[in-house]
Amino acid sequence: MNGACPLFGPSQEPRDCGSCSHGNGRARTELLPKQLLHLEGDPATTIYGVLEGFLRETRTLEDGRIVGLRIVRPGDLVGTETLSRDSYQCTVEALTGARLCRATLPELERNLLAQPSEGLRLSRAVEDGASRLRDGMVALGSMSAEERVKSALLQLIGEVPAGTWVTLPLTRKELGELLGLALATVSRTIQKLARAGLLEVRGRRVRVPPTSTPRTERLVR
Amino acid sequence: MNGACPLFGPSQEPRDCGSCSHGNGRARTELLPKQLLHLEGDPATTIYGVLEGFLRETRTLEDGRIVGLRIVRPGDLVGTETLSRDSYQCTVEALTGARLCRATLPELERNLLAQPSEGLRLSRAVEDGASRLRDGMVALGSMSAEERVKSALLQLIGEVPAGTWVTLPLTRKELGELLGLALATVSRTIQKLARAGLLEVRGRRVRVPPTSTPRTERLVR
DNA sequence: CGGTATCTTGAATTTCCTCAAAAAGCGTGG
DNA sequence: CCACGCTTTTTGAGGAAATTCAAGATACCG
Repeated sequence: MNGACPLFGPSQEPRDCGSCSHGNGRARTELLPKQLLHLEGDPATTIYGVLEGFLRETRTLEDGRIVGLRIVRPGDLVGTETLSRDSYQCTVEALTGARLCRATLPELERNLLAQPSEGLRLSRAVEDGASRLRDGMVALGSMSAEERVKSALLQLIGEVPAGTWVTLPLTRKELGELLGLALATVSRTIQKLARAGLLEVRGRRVRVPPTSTPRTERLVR
Repeated sequence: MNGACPLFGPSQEPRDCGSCSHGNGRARTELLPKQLLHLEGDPATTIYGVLEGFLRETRTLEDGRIVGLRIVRPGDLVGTETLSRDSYQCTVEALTGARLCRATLPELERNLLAQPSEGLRLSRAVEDGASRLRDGMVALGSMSAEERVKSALLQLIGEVPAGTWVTLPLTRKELGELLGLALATVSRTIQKLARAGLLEVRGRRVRVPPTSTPRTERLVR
């Protein structure tokens, strides 16, 4: 989960990212849980690659409604608005502690000239972000509350073997913002999945039951 | 609306895109209305830039539900999945007649080595696509049917002066897929906007009333 | 002009939301 | 370790919004 800088490519500790234009020290940013990386509207100066931790990207409407766009995970880029606009379009906030590498536009340009053969890397990483957004749109545009919650939880639980407790990095409210659902609906739906035997829930901790024999009963409210 | 190749940058007719590696002829694709560019799952070989016309990007769920991801307009890129996966993630279909320029991955790489100073152009264009997706997510995630329809229509009507009739390139069904709404809801909502005086509607033709004094009456069902 | 696809509209129903209160979880300081 | 306060979560009841189903109207194409 380390050593690969999403901005400049894989590299060995401790000397690398020489192209980050910071001598042999790298340009890094560390965040504590709940810390903001930037707000929408801030001048867009820096693009970041996530080395460790989880963040989330949101947008806020005039009336205060918050929309979650995606969960940002290790390997992902944030702040890519820097490439084509002068202020950030969305807000990025750490959900857990996080370590990021970073670069400004001039640094990226310099790196590009130094290693043109790596030139598609950045485009590829930006495309990966777009791909995740497409997945989110599919969920929002065509899935029921239950389907959305189920797929989001599965993503968040990830690769962990069944039976392992996982602490979700999101509150129900944040999940709701991400899934386009009200807090109460998220909670209810999670309970419904739990009653159906697909999931065990203890507040923010969650797991797939070890002997995962989903009850055959039909899901009911 | 022409002469600017979203893939390789602005250029003068008729000799340009020399970097398209097709001598001085350019690599172009022309589409008729309703014609498919590619289906999700097809091997991803080619990335396209739209020169003229409108297309739409969709995804289909196993059960046949279709989700509209975005309307693709001149200046936009499609098929960017080519950069980071080996099959297309979404389906692209022409809504109107369309002209595209195109390039394969090796062509992009060749171009990059030839003109490293242009290297951020592609990343920027991919980011523009992501930015549009974020706008779509905000609509799906937090807006009511009325808000979604209103903002979509305004986008589709675009820069045209008030009073000009515009033919929407989408059916109600397609609009619904794009906005995460049922066909009937789209139709009803459009009629509601019309009754409120915000819009005149004649089937697929639409305009902002010439003396656009929106009726002061409250919008009612 | 006829045939087909698209659009409009109604009625009944489902899904999800809002409001609100109670329960549970969590951290802190005594 | 427990009590306290605070945040988060659960749950209920009622209501609003959007869906489904279906019929009829309109527009479009050859």
